[in-house]
Amino acid sequence: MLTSAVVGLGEPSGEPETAPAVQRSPAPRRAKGEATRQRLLEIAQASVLAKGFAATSIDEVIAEAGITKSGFFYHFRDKNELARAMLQRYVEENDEIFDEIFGRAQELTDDPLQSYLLGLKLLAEMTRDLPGGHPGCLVASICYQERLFDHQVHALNASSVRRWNARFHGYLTEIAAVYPPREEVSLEDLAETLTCIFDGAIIMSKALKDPGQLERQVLSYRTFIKILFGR
Amino acid sequence: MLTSAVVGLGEPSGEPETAPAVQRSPAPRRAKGEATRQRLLEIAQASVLAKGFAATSIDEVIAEAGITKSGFFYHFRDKNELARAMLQRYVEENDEIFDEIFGRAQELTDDPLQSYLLGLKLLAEMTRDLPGGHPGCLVASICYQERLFDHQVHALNASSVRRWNARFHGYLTEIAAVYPPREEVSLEDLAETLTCIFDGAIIMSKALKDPGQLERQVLSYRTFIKILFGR
DNA sequence: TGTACATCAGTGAACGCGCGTTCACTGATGTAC
DNA sequence: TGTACATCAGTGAACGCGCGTTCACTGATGTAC
Repeated sequence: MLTSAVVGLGEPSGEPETAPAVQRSPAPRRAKGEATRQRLLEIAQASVLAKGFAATSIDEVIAEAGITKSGFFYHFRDKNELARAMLQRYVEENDEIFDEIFGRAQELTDDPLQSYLLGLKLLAEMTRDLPGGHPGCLVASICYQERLFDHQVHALNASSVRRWNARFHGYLTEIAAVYPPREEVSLEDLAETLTCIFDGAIIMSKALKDPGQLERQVLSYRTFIKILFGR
Repeated sequence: MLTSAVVGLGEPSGEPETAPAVQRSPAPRRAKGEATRQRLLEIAQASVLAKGFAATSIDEVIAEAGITKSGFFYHFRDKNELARAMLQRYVEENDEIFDEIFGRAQELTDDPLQSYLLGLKLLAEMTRDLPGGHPGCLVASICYQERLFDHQVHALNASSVRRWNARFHGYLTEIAAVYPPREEVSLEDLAETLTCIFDGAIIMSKALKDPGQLERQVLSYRTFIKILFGR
């Protein structure tokens, strides 16, 4: 979903061409089926973000994908497995995007504060380039339909949020070691604030049909960081 | 939903006992039907916040309310009218809560900055007293199921968010007139930041099953305001 | 105070449609010998 | 290079259940005279 906006940011991803005949871990599926599977996941995700999981019917997904219902059940044992696969795919893509953005920021400067501020700038810019605004966050969507999903999905969801928070907390710890904050704050809370603002801004951009929200709110958080640690 | 937590904050609400026989505007429904209607709305709302609108079945709601399905359709023409009534009720309750909290803060001090900071403190404390955490925000829930609702619902949703933002923007304007901000900021964005943080924190409290999020995040925003305008 | 009528707040049974899921089958592609 | 078999990536038809909605009816409460 977001990936397209970040294409070109990262280097060609040095996949190290592991020795041949050695077990390639993620099962070497044939290309055709995997492509269909991904298409199903993408179509389903767009629908879930717009209508919710319960209102996303398999009929609708397969109509758009151009296969039959039995074809769908070849790829997913049941609707719950679709949910799991969707979320898994989403959080992986998302982690990659954060890696690229903040990785790039860290390449460009050694100062932890400048690096974080730059990362936030890049993040804000990225959201601006999303055509028609951010499509929504699956993690948030799932939170508002919690009773539809099993423990596995919830665990995946929670661990994803924790990973975001831990990332930001790591940056903030480095910053605070060099720049004492102007006011006593909890770095944990401050890390979580970014996650909150990001998810909250997506909601507001949807409610007000204002795609610019996300960028402006990330920059608002950036101002907070700047005056808290700056000078 | 939230009201119980704020009981006792406001004065006895001086409803001015309008002259008798003069048209009482919100249709003087008989008590019994209105009570049932409110009960249906409350049960439905809890279900919508936990599973989404599509997965909330009328059967389930009436089972909990103890009436039959036709009884439900006596109160609501169709499921969509339930959604409208639910949202309407929610935003009205919510507006009252904000009125009480920030009204109380304004009574206690004349300084606009101190008043806003105090209001935020009260807001944070209020969220702490919610048993089992905040049940969720209907506005946010609807955003993640937009395609299920008609224009009327969306308009109501958007106007509610705008009202929140306008309220905070009003306070910030008063503050900025007295205390020039340490860094150049958009007061509109800064007002919206609170809304974002609030809705985002609800999501995170759900994802991490951590009821304390909301309080801590409101206080994080409060710190932002404090160092931006303070001293 | 009694009677007639209207409205309120529902009941009970039936409807048809769409949904997720299953099952037996099939052509295309890949692999072993 | 040809043949036999296995796996992949689906098709097509059928299922039963739950859902939202409708319709004719009903006892309790309120109101006019």
